[in-house]
Parts: sequence; structure tokens; C-alpha cells
Amino acid sequence: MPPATRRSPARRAPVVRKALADRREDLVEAALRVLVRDGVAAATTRAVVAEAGASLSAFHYCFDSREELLVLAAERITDRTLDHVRAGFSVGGDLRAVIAGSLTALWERLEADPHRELVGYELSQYARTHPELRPAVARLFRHYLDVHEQFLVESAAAAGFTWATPVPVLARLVNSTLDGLALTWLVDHDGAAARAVLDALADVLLAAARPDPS
Amino acid sequence: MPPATRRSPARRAPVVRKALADRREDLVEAALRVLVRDGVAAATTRAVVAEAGASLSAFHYCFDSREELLVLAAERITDRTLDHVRAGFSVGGDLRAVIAGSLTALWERLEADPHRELVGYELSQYARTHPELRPAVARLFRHYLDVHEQFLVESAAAAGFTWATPVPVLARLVNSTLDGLALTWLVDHDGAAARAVLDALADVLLAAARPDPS
DNA sequence: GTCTATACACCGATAGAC
DNA sequence: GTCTATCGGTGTATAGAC
Repeated sequence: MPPATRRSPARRAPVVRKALADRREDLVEAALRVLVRDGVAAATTRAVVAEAGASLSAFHYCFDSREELLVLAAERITDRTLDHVRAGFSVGGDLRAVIAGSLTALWERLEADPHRELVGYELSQYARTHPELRPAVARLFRHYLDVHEQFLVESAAAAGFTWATPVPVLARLVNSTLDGLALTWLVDHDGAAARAVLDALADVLLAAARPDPS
Repeated sequence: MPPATRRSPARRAPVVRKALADRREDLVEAALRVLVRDGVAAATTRAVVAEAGASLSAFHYCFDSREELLVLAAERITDRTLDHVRAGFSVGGDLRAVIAGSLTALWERLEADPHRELVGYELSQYARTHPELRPAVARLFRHYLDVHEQFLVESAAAAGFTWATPVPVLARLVNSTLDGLALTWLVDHDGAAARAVLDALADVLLAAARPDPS
């Protein structure tokens, strides 16, 4: 072996030193990818650091525990939900077209990437045995209801209608039906059946709308 | 130490030798209790045998793997669902009363013991990463839809009505809404909001019914 | 046929060198 | 700030005594 004038450090995988905030960001994003791809149970600290290209000790340098990371991931899902849902709002045409178009857009997003939406359900069940996650999950679910309420109010106003049934009730009906359809679709993958239900739901909503007296 | 004429066997916990079929039955029932009480992730082989008062090796003598036990548990849940749901069917009164009464009965059962129903959802998500469970979960979900279809057909016939919307669509709407409401209720425990949605759902169903021409 | 004991993998988290 | 190495615990599954 040739004598090295300077000790050869036996080059390993190039490890980048990062500021704590950057590292945290990397890990949260990696966690989201693992959560969506493999589920909550598979989102172990080891799996997340592997996804992020970091070391196990880097993880515990950034976070106190795996739960802390999951909370941050849940909050990020909440933050992004608004954009996802609002992007599906259609605005033109009559009320029936607006409602049906928005429900269809939401559903298509869900069918295209079901696991992204299902992570929320999985986290809600995980929270049953991990109370630290409950506030974050509660915010996530509340947020969905808020967004649906907002959609109902805006679409009715734009079309010159008023809701005869309380908007919170309608919002929860829409939210529940979408959740339930998604859950069942994940098992039977019967997209046609789901769309038929959504079409019926659009009729239901339309029946609850009254033209403005103006 | 007094010399024992007959070797003292140093009494341990009394261990009962059981026939294989009995042992399997014990373990399945124990698994169901653990699943409902603590969730799928907590239903480890160790937890199940502790619940059943059996040994770890007894478990692997009865079953090839934990997955095999979970499949049997899922099938037992399916078998029992029929009775649970049918017990909630109300039969007297007009169609509105029958529908609202049945939905309320289903919901009260769910609120009284939410985890029993939620195990099904948990298993469906567990099946995402454990394909062996998919057939059993598919049967479970199909069974729920069948029972709701049956309820719709029977209640309409008893009241002298016909459904203007295809029964499979209505059944999936009812099933999805109940699933979604349960999921959300588990997070926010807002029973009043859930009941308001169920009331609206009863109106929806009633609007889809037409009196028989006879 | 049922037990005790154990193998082996992976988990979250930490210690201490650099 | 990142590393290697390891701890203590728990998971599924098996080997071998009785």
C-alpha cells in the first residue's frame, strides 16, 4: 500500500452538512413521501432518513421523536389541502354544473392519487393510540369541513342561490360521502359506482338550494 | 428440604391442553377483542396469546402466521355484521319513520361502540400493504353494501314504495355517508352534527321513493 | 401436542468520537 | 452537525425438551 502523505479518509457517500432548518424541511418532505407511498406504519425513523438521505442521528438532532415529525407532517397536509380542494372548484355555468363539476374534480383528484388523501384517515386512526397527534388530526378534519362550507357558500352566491339546509350540515354530508366513497373505492376500485353516487349527491345538493328572492 | 416421595412439579400457571380447533377458536375470539380494544397495530401475536391465555408456540401451532389469524378475524366480523345491522332495522310506521329509525339505530350502535366498526376501516388500510387480507376485506365491504341494499328493498316494499334511483346507488350513498360520518365523529365526537346529517340523509332517501302505482 | 427457550430482524432513541 | 456504534425493547417465527 503506497504511503499517503496525507491520510486518505476512505471516501464515503458524500454527506452534506445542512442548517438545522433545512434538514428539518428535508425530513418533513421525505416523511410525506414515505407516508403517501408506504403508509403510516412504514414511516419509521429509519425509512424517513433513508428517503431524505440523512442519518439516524441527524433525525434525532432535528426532532425529539417520531411523533413530533408525524405532527409536522399532518400540519403540512392540512396546509396543502386548501389549495388542492380549491383548485377543483369550478365557477362557470349554472348551479348544477358548478356543483357536479366540483364534486367530479375532487373525485378525480382522489382517484388519481388515492393514497395522498388516505394518509389523513390513517393518521386519524393512528391518533387513537397516540394522543400527541390528536390536535393535528382534529385541525386537518376541521379544515376539510371548513373548505367544503366555503365551497357551498361561494358557489351558491355566485349562482344567485341560498341554501335551505344549514351549510354546516351540507358540508358534513359532502365531506362524509366523499370520505366514505374513497374508503370503499380503495377496496373495490369501482369508480363507476362512486361517480353514480356523486351524481346523486349533486342532485341532493341542488334540491337544497333556493333561488334568491331578489 | 423434606424429601418428596413424589417429585413436586413446582406448580406454574395452570396450563390447559386444548384441542386444536378449540385453541383456534380461543385465539380468533381473543384477536377480535384485542382488535376492537387496541387496534390492528396492537394486535400482535404476543398480545393475542396473552389475551387468550395461550402460549406463543400454541399460536404458531394453530396458525401459519399472524396474517392468517387476521383473515379469520375479518371473516368473523363479516359474518356477524348481518345480525348487527339487521337488529337495527325498524319495520313499523310510514317510510320516513322506517328510514329515519333504521339510520338512527345504526348510528347509535356505532356511537356506543365505535371501535368495533372502525376495525373494518383499519383492516382495509392494513390490507394496502398486506395483500393476503384483501379478499377478506373485499368480502366485508361487499357485505355491508348488500345489507344496505336489502334494507332499502325491504323497507320500500313494506311501505308500498318503489325506489326511483337505482338501489345499488342509494345503498352506496348510505354506506359511504355512514362510514364518513363515523370517521369524522371519531375525531371530533360531534354527535349532534352527525345526527343532523343523518336526518338530511333520511330526507334524501324519502325524496327518491315513489308510491307504488297499485 | 404443548411447553420453554431462543433466534433473528427491526424499532426508537442515545452516547461519544470527530 | 454528522458520524458510527450500540442500547433496550418488541416483533414474528422456530427449535427442541417433555
